[in-house]
Amino acid sequence: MEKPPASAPRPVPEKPTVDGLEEIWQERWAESGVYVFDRNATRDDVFSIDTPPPTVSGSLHIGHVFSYTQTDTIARYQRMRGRKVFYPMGWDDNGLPTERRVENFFGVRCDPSLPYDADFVPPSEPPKQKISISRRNFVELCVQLTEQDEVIFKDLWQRLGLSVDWTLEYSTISDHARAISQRGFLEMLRRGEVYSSVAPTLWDIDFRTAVSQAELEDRERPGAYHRVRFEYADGSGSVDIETTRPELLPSCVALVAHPDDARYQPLFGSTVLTPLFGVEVPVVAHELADPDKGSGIAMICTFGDTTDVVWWRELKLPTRALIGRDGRFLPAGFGDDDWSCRDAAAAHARYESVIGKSVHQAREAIVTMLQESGALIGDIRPITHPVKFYEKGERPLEIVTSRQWFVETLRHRDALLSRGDDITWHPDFMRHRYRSWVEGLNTDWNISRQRYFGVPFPVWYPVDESGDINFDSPLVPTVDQLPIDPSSDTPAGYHEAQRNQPGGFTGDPDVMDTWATSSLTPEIAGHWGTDLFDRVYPMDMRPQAHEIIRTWLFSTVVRSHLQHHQLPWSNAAISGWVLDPDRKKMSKSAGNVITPMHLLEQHSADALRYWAASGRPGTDTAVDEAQMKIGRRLAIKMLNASKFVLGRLEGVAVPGPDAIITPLDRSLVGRLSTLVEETTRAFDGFDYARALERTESFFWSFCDDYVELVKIRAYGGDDPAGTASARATLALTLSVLQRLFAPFLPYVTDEVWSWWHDESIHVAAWPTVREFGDAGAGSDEKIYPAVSDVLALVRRAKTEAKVSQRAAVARCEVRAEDAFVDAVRSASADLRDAGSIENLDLMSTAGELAVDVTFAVN
RNA sequence: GGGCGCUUAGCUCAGUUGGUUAGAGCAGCUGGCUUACAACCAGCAGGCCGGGGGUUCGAGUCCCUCAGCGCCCA
Repeated sequence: MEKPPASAPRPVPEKPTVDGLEEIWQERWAESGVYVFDRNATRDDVFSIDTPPPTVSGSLHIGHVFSYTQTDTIARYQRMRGRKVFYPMGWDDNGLPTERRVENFFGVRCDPSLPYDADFVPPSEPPKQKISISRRNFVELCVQLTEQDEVIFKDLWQRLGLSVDWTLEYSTISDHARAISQRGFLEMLRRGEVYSSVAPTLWDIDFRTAVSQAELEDRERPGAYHRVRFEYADGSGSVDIETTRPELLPSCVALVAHPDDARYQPLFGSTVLTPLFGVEVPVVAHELADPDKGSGIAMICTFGDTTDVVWWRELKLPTRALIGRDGRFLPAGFGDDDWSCRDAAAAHARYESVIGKSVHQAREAIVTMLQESGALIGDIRPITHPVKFYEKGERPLEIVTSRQWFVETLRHRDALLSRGDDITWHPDFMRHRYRSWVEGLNTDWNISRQRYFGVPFPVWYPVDESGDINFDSPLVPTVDQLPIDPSSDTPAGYHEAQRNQPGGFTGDPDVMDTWATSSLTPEIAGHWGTDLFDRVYPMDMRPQAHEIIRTWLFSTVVRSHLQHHQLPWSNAAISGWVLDPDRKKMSKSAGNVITPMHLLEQHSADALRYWAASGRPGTDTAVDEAQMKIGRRLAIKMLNASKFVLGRLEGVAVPGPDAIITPLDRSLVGRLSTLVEETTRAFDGFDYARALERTESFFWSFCDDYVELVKIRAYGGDDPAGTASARATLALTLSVLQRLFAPFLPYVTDEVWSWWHDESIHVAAWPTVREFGDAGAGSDEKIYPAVSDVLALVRRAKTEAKVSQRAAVARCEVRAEDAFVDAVRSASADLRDAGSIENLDLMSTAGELAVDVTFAVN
């Protein structure tokens, strides 16, 4: 409970200004440590936030201001409610975005086969031809560049006034984070929740790495249906299939149609011959075959798309992989075991010209051969269809077979759906995003990436005497050895000289998917394995954007479910997007990305925060400088209103709520109680925008009407009790409004609070109706709006008469219903003062409110 | 193809269990240097709440349907 200050306020500045507040208060907050987490707090007293660690190797984006401000308002509210707020900040730098930035910034390329060069210094200007450097040199440059970029981001966050505890700063590539990430992996390995296998893998042929289902996106691309004729193996007829990928004909393993499709039911169980290559393949049935697509019967290849993989797995079909990691065709095994062929020599002869060709070139070659052989039926039909791309890639993904580590997710689908149901989503409809993603999962989570700047898999493999690698019995370090790098560290019981030697060992060459580490942000920030973790986990809040529900949110739920058998947090607060002023999505390619610094400088942090906090939870919001100007105006208004109220209290003892006795004052306090309850409820439901909107609305009314009504009375006069009541109401209301605004406008509110308090407003108690005493209880809340209505009509009369608002009114006649008249009568002296009314006549009538104003004759 | 959201004043948006005459800010217009604030204040004007149908004494709000926009999943 906030106590009224014992002493009168100190003198307020003659000409208060919002300029310069940011430097002053940033410094004071840092000195006093107001945002530092209390490490002795127990879980019940804590409000913990799983802050999104941004990737700093990109440029600053106005979206950063938007969503992080929204989270900060919640953090500040909870802190004022007395919770010990755990609000860390991290940087998520590992992964492809940083690699690409380093390649371009320094003009280098990673070549893992090169030895480390301790003396390497990148050229001052990036050379045209990229320099190849070792993996360790490359990683060093990644660390160097991200450390520079972190400074820029940290500067933005501090300028914006985020109430982050900077002593908790972390980076997902640090030794600490790598150790946590590797421990998480090893524990999953021990429990059998990760496995490595040679499996069909989504593969980007440019980045030369595997990608996971979560990193896919469909893009509409032109394609074409090719109608291809397959002869029955027994020579009794033929069937035509349609395919958009004729180049995969040599890797065809079966034809498939829907089990209910009467056209093809007679064929199920029989075999047909692939054209050109004479490979005998079965005709099979599966529900995923779409009778309305093409001719209703399709060829299954190794692997044209993810559906091929499902068919391959569920129907136990052979593997005939022909596309290599570089996207070019490999030699085929016609005539080998499991690849039976009528005339292997002829098949090889035909295929000879395809080897080494790109997908595009191979398609042209195969189509030409099909045309010549007469197996291509009719015209090629152009279509537009969705094609799977890596979200950061430029060419369609291929599916190649390679060894990868997978986290089991499919087996836990039902449990993961149930976890999603248990999250409190803000806004609630975001739960559908999670559910539809989990329901659509069709592969386990591939966490291997054939890249460089990431957390290495903490495993080695024994190499047997014949040089074969035993992937089934990985060699693992102990937890206290972490983090390790298997490419330079040696497993227990081996010597470095045995690396890659028969009878020796070899390190896993890959790094983990970024999400495999960032899915552990609660563990990294909370220092899993120490007492701190038990004080903050499971966390209260995960703020994030909706486009990473399927990656960051989902993967965090997976890890927490497997590791801790619970949700990582109880609330997921999903922010919307920032759109450009024309309500278009911002993107680098569209060139409409807006950076925040110049806006901060022009409008102030409080102003940008006001704009950001005006965006409802989960709602896409346009960059709107007009809204920022309003925020700045609001901050200035807060300075001036505070100056006025505190000026009335200068040199006098500030009366407590017991002094609030006049009906108008009690009416205002009654409405203030409602405001406090409303904003508290809104914040408890994570609806900061509603809290702001209600508070702002009350504040403007308070300034325009209430302050004007009691101005004269507050100056003092022949009614000491009335004066004390006005002063007490002004003090109480100002105190409450300053605190209600504090989460949104941290700079200006701490400034005005400091005019009459010693402690920062950000550790002051959030207002409750208890501190009002009896002042608002049982009051007639209708008095204040009734008097305001009459005042507005008096003002209108003055405006219409084109006289000054200060002009004296000789007579004002108010006609209204009994209750209204009674309400106005209870504040008639204030109304006369505010309207400069000499004679106020109040008359009861049955009709609507009417106010007649007669001006004094000069 | 399945799902989610949005559509309210010229613009940006509120409108929380259905309840007086649908609100705010900006822009516009008119007035006012009013001892907190001219980076301000006072006032005015501006809306068949996307279309249609239904439930109800009563619908911006609930149900159905259609349209447009955006997004998610496949």
